[in-house]
Amino acid sequence: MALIAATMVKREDGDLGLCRGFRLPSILEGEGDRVLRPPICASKLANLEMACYIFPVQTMSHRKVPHRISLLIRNKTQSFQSDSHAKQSTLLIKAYLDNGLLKQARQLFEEMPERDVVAWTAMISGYTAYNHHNFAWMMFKDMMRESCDHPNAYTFSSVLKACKGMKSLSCGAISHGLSLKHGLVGSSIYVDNALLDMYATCCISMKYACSMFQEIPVKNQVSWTTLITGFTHRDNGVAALQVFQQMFVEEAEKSAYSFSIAIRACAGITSYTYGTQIHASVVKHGFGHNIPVTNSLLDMYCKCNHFQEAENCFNEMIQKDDITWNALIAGYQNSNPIKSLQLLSQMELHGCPPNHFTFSSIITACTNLSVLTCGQQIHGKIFKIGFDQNLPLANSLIDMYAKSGNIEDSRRVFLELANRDLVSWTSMMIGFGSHGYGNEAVRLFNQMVDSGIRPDTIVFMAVLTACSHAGLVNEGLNYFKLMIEKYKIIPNREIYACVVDLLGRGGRVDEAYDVIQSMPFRADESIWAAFLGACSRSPHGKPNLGALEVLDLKPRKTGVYVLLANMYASQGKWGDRAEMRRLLNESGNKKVAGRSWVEVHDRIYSFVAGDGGGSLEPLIYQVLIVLGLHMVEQIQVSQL
DNA sequence: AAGTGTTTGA
Repeated sequence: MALIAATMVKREDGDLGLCRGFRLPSILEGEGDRVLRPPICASKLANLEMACYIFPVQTMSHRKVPHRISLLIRNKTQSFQSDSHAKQSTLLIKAYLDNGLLKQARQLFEEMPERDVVAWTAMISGYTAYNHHNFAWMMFKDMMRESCDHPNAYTFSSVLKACKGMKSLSCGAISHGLSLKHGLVGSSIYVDNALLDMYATCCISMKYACSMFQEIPVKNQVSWTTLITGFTHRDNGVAALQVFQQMFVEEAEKSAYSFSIAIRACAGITSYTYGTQIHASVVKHGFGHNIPVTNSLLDMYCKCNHFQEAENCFNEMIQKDDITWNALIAGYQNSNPIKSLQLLSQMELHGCPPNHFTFSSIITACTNLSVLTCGQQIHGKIFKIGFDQNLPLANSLIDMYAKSGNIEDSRRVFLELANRDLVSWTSMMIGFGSHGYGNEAVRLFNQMVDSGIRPDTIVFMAVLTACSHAGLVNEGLNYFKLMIEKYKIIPNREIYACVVDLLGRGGRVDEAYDVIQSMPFRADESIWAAFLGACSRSPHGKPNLGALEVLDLKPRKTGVYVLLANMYASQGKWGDRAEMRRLLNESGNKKVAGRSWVEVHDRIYSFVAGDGGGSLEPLIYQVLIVLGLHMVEQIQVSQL
């Protein structure tokens, strides 16, 4: 294949220009623009002085649609002529892949008369780099079928990364077998580490990962970090820290990576004690100004509720990145949502653009703040930046609007979503449920199943709660059955609590009691609280069931005593009521009074039952009277 | 000719 090369130079404006030789035929110009302009960014060009176009002569015809324009970025020190044709093509493939041009890379690859391991491996790792793990695996399968060339350590480390990406243990095990066959296990640390990582990611337990780790003849920093990461991501912080400790015992060299993940493990188990110890070690090892390390320290202090130390970390950091800001914003989202909002504006003032992580925390902060106008402003901002189709964000907006009492806007966000995931549906169902729209929630559940999404435990909790609040007892029971029989989901405590609540509120107290007795585990105080709560709210009586059982548990929830006290009071059993009050005082806990609040103009008015809401009191009672009149009217209309 | 592992949310 004859090739024509034209030399390209970097123009003053940073773009590429045609230097000498010939103009591109007009038919190629469009293609040239498309292929060349987007992938070449100024940073890529900074250390490249020269680039070459190569394209087959036959495509020079003006009439024929060009087959391809290939872009070759070369370092000027490299000699162009000395490379073989296969090497040139592989280089081109690399250049395409580096610039995200997967289709062009694939086409060039398909057209290569002979493909060597390097070309195959480049394709596999290219697909993996862009998260097309399935394509990477298909490439590998094709390679094993077609190629007489042997896969090497590079190939297997890429393939195993694809298996990790697919979370496929079977593919991983096949790759393990093949890499053993090619003698690469125990001889290449890259393959060994990739295998370790694959088993740590794809298996339910860490058993295989641990034995893989044992078999690595000479472990390096990566091996240790990968093992610790496996435990940490599995929420086994204790085991992760044991491995980290073992690194000290064996005097293995520590890296910033191993410190970051170990600190994350501390955060996961909220161990301030280990966290501070590791902090000291971080400083000793000279990682005190490493950004990921200090970011995870900052996060750890937040998760351990040591905000002063988190602030210290933050202030002492010489360099901050978006994660630094996000970690602190996320840290304050529950305990001090106003602080989160203040940090957001500071973040922007420092020229650090917020991303979807930031907004996710900020929406939670707004939800906690229950100030609808704040949430609306943030929503506007999200829309302006174009994050409104970001699923996690949209899902938290659905939740925020619902919790702020604005179910219409909650629904609007839901409807405007082009794609919905399980969380979107669940959030919407919970929103409908809490607003008393049980039928809407049920309808949504059916729509969700029709759209091909498989419900999980939390979805069923949402449906059961919605049914319970809307008095749809039989529907709820049907869903409980559906969950067990069709979806083979084993009900947990929360689900049983929902069913008990459903039956109790519906006045079917005996059935609720039977459910509690037939549960595969002993009822805890939460289940009894659900039972007593539901029964006391129902006018159907018989609430004495379960009272003695729950007292046996010596519950720590103050609500349980309050429920029982109110129950006895309603029956005129004043002696028993006094006993409950005594137990409540004895427990030393105080029941926190439920608070209501309302946003009027730019002020929040908060009040508990009986205190009247301060300056708003006359207004609240006026609204209440009007609402009462509306209700009476509605009842009269429905009785007509 | 080509490399591995870390930090922020739900």
